[in-house]
Amino acid sequence: MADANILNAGNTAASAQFLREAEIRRGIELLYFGYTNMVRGADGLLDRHGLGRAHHRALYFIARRPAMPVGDLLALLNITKQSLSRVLADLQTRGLVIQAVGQRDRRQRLLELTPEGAALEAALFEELRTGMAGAYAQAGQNAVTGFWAVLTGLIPAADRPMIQELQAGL
Amino acid sequence: MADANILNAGNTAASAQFLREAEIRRGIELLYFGYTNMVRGADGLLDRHGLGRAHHRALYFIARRPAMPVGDLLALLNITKQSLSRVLADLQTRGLVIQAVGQRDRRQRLLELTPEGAALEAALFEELRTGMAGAYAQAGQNAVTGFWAVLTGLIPAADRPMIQELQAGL
DNA sequence: ATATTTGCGTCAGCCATGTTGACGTATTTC
DNA sequence: GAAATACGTCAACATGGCTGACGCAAATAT
Repeated sequence: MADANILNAGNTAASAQFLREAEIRRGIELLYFGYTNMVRGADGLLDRHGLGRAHHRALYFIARRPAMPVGDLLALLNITKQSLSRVLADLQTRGLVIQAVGQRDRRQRLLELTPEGAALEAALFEELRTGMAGAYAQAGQNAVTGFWAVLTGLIPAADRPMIQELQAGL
Repeated sequence: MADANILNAGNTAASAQFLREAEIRRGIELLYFGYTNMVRGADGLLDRHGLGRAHHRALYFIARRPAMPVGDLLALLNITKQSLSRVLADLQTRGLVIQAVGQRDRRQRLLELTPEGAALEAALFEELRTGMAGAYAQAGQNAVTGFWAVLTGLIPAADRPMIQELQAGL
């Protein structure tokens, strides 16, 4: 009896630990596959335009926050300015993005999409929208709320305001 | 009155559409930032071992499914064998991974972690576990279920069995 | 039994996108 | 007027994808 209790206690703890790890791994894997499938959704269209995923990310955020200064985009993307500059140069050469001198601070360069850039971004968004809307519909509104909650928890608290500002008022 | 109703109907539809797009964009952004923050969690440890993210992915899946044939890993990672071969060569050179000839099919090469490989994978997992466990705890079990549901919906139905098999019995 | 297909490896080269380091210039702030 | 800031640029390099071509051993089909 005592022995059985000891064994049970051990098994229960081990089992709980085991479940925890399985649940964590499940989250890691679904996050990996979910993310890669989402971004893959736009690859065909990007290819047809001779652009890559880095271009897509820049277009996306410029569409999301028009008149965003270069420094803000750098902070969002978390890459070096040298990496971003190649991408922005491509986008400007192709007439998808333009820069304006900031009024408040004339050192800033505010990024904007041209009409062509906006049209392309809309088409790229549509590719992502389809998949995401399907997943939302399948999972239900309650699941969507949980989806957001867990993902928000994965983001360092220090970065959350930046992302919330991105989503503010939209 | 009739005019007001017409306007309301229009506004309601536009508003619903607007909300839908905002919700989709929110999901896209949280998925992007959540994913990148998760993977970034292991970068320090990887750096100290002179490995990259591609090595991490391979180690992860080999740990998850010991004795996995090369072809299965290729299907999971969705990259070319040439890309994978560089990564596997590195891992074998460093004594983290070994290959065994398949018994059922002797053309297959079954991938296994060495004890050193398993130890490194465990340490890498621990880096991810911290963040994921924190997010789960903050969001709650119900949210976790929704998180899984939405992510599953993002994965093409054809790929889901492969991923479920990965998680089966664990 | 031979022909074909499959699983895997490899050589060679290219592309996209990230990095570091150094330096320049206009503008703002102290 | 000096220092800090926002941005741009040149150069070199690393990582991790890709295509194409070829080879071999083992399994499978005819």
